[in-house]
Amino acid sequence: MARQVTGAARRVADAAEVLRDEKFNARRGELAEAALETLGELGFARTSLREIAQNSAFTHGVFHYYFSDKLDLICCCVRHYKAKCVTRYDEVVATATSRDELTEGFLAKLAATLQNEARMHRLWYDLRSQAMFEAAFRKDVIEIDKSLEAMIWRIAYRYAELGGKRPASSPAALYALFDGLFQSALLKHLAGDKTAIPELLDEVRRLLPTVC
Amino acid sequence: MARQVTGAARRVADAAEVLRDEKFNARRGELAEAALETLGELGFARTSLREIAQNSAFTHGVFHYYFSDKLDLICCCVRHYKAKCVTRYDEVVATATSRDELTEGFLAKLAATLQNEARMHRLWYDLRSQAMFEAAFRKDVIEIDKSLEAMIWRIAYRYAELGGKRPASSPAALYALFDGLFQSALLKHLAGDKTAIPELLDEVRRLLPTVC
DNA sequence: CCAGAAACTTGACACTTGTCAAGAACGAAT
DNA sequence: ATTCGTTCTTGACAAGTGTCAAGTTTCTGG
Repeated sequence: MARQVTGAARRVADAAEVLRDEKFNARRGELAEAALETLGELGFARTSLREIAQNSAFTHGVFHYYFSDKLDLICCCVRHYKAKCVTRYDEVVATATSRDELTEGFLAKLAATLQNEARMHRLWYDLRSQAMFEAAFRKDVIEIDKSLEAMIWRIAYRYAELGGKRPASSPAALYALFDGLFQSALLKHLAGDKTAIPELLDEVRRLLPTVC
Repeated sequence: MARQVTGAARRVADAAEVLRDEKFNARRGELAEAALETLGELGFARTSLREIAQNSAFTHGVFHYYFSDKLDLICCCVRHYKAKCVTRYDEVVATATSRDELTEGFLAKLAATLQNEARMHRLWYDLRSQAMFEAAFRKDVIEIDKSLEAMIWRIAYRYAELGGKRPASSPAALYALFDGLFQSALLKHLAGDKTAIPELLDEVRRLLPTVC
């Protein structure tokens, strides 16, 4: 009997702990979200914890309550960013019923992303570069890169499928191509080049039929 | 006569000034070179002027004598980097007499670059990302990007030419493709992935005939 | 209601940062 | 040899950094 009570008490305690953990992680998520704002604005090199705190509803101490140090916070930010990013085009892929439809849906999302989420994407490129210096970032960054490659592959594969074909290149080459084009367009766009977005769209429109 | 003397004196003074300027710029170059060492080691975010000075034969004050501020120094570094980088494959392009020769020469240089100059190249990616945040870098970075695109185009054009063809893609797309592949391989290589270099070579070897 | 744990704030610490100014060392022209 | 401008060193400054510990508030189980 004592054992049963102990078992029940243990279960209750465990449940409570799980609940606390969830709350803890939820808060970590909120803090990461807030941090991403400032990181996207200033970049990794210029972002301090106090600046993050000031641009948020939190005080700088909280961040040390929830994260062991600055790297821990930024790793969490990277992971948080990933979740948002990796499924961006999935709806287009799922609903498009023709090559044209897929093309236009993809291009529209591409343009909207470049237009509205430039800050978050320059941060991604920043952090990916940081990973070349800071080993702590590498695991997460490489994993995100893989996810993005898979995302591009899903688009290309579906595009090819709708034309009764198979993609003509490897996932790695396709991702390199689109990522490279996007990165270059982003830089030009941020530099105030109004032609950056339409030129990217043209290029992608021309490219899609040749690679898939 | 007074005019002639004045003219001569002016010429002498001008020559002296040119000389001083050259000496000044030479020193700037040396300092930029030294700074590149530390920047390549630590990345933009973690590099301070004192650190640069400590890893060089100079004291930290000199840098403020030759550069108006930190950004000025790093801009100079970027320009200095460019000069080295942009002609890397030109000899191969100039001497290759067949597609195979060009391919092998290109791949060999590619592998050597990835192996021996990883630090300088991660710095390039770092600074290109910084340009997305810091307007002061943009002009130089975009210009280097253009030069690199042209460099890739020269290779592709020659490769096509040796096969009696024309490149099948735009310069922008070709550069995006190779740059993206290189960037990804660099990250994997730095993460200790021994397969990164051979896989890049395989991919490029496969790709060249399809894009040119 | 109350004790104790969790969540958060505040202020301080040791240290690093970019910048600058005062002056020392050096070189060249007189 | 002296003077003057260039080049470089040194030390200081204020501002900003990550980190942490002590204290306050808030929540919660008994």
